[in-house]
Amino acid sequence: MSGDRRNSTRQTKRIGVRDVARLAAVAPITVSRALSFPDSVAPATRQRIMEAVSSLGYIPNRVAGSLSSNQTRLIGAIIPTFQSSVATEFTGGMATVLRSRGYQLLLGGSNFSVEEEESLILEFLSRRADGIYLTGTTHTERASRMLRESRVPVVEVASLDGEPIDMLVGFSNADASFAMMRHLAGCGYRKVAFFSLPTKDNERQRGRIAGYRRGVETFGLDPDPALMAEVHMDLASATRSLGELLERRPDAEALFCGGDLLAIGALFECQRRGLRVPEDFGVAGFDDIDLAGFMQPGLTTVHLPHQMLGARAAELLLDRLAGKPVAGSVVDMGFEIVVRGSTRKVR
Amino acid sequence: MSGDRRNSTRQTKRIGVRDVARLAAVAPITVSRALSFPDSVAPATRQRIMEAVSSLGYIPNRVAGSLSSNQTRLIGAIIPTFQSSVATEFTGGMATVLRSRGYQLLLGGSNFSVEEEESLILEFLSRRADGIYLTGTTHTERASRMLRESRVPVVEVASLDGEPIDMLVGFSNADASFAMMRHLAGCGYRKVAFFSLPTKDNERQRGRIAGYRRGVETFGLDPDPALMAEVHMDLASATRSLGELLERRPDAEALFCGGDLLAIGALFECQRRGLRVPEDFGVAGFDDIDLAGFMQPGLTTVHLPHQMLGARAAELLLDRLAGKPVAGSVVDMGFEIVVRGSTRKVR
DNA sequence: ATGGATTATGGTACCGGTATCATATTGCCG
DNA sequence: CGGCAATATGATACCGGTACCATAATCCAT
Repeated sequence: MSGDRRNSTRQTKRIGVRDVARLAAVAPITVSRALSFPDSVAPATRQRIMEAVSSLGYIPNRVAGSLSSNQTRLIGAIIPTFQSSVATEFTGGMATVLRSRGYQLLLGGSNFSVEEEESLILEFLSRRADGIYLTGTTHTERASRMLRESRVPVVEVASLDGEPIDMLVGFSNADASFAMMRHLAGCGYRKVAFFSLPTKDNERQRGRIAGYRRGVETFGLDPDPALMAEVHMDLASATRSLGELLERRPDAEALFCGGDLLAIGALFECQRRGLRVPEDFGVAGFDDIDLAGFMQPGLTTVHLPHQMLGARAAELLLDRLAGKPVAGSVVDMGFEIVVRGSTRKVR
Repeated sequence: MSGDRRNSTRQTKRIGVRDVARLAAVAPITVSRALSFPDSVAPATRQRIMEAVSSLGYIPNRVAGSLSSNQTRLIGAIIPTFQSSVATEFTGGMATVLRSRGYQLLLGGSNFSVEEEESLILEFLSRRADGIYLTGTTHTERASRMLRESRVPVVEVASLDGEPIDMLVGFSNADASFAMMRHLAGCGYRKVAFFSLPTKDNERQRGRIAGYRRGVETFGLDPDPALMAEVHMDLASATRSLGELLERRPDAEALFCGGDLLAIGALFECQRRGLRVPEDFGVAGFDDIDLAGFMQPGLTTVHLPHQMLGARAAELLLDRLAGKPVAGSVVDMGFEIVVRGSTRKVR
């Protein structure tokens, strides 16, 4: 009556530390140590344990380990969408760094909704993720509070000017956008339109708009609000919106987009309409996705180090977890205006 | 000496079920039930518990819950790369379904290496993921064995003709590729080149090559191996490889690519070289990524329901977990040849 | 009214590791 | 060669939920 098992949910009892310990003739804790901190166990013992491990096919149960050690080695990340190469490149950057340090990635998509984000955050906190990565600084009240109270390290990838919960990695969207406007103005374009992505709960897009407005004002460009539009992030919406813009303002001279995908859609639409780029019409984007450099003509855009942003965010998180208590760090990763064929040469 | 805490790793003791139970004047197990199966608790009790939960800001510890209940509600997914919109769309599809059913996604990238895949699998098994999603049917010996022995539900998204570990969702790469060859032959192209992605440990690409070869043979096309090349999955490699191809075989009439990105790179390169598509040179891709339909001319390609593939895979996994014991299911999601402007009109 | 089924709740042990502290062993130095 | 520090290993309890079975309360049909 001691060897019977009454596992209903469970299949035939799994191999555990105790089994390995018995076979290697050591205490369970020693097995645990041999696997987690090999150096803390004598070489001979370690080898005996390793042999037992492989001969039994022992797969440690990290769930139990996490409960006991109070660390999961899990990082929860929330991206707005899986459709954007920008978001997934961030994620790839993070995943690489995390894995190299023995962490795993718990990933969720918020669909650009702060409410969905909140529920994902709650989920991640429930799973006791060791750190959390968020896109942007806009969150629900409750989400921010829960994060702060949980004392979990958080990195946000966003504009520098937001109010970070904890750490923040990013660049100034407004400055980048303004820099692009300087370029466009320098090209001689006076009637510059702007397509932003949906701005709801998205302070990054709002920053880009602010930069555009500042540019319009600073360089004395056409301030007509009819030159602006909010466009969904897909090629079809972009081409459609360009059509509408050209109906409202057939005299528009250039278009700056708050995302490369929009700019690329616009570029295709220009080709279709026989609009010559950059002579008749200039186009500029934001993000510098792979494709931007391959378009014909190449897309002038704001270059951002996507993968590195993700990697840096992961490093911040892990450094913090490793005990380096850097409170409230803000890291500026900068940006770069990349001029290609879609805007006129500046003389 | 009973109320003192000696938590070193831990911060000031977290709220637990016991705290909530005390406040609601019930047993801990009742709190657990109220949260997991609300209907199994009397309404009045449930409400008292819910009030206690929110007044204490209780966040259940799923790590403990997982250990105890032996289910993590975690699905581990391995994609070859974060750079491919195909892979990330799969993932998005999965993530959506998983979340709607209360599961979370543990994501890793294998960099197209079965060895990295193996280590990721081990990691996921260690974390006791309830199910595992893999890309392809090519894995290391050890990985396959561990998966089988673990008795964890596994879905592979791959060619139908592979040998699945458990469940499989996909379509026949060879048939799809052959169907495209029929189209190309029908267009009158006789010297059709083929660019595949790296074939190492990738039976999907090999299936596509097989379909190409079968097409060449069946339709009596030029079988010169110089028409074939293996190309890395990025635009730069694609354009470079097209240049090399045209040096080897300046008389090539069309190019079929084992991935849209390659085809798009080729399309750009054709524009650059002034090659008229589809008159002088036909181009066809595989996957039908968003961009394909927007190119000028539009890219003829094999359409696949990426998101749905991911969603279907997730559903299979969850259905299995929900107790529907469908052994060794194989789901054919089909494909579709989408003819656009990059290949000649068939008369 | 009464027995048996049904529903609501609780006691207890246990999931499988690891933190913590204790003990045994070895090494080194004067 | 004794004594103390450093190193290697172990005993025990506990992490925070939930499975399992028991018990109490409620209900209904006869």
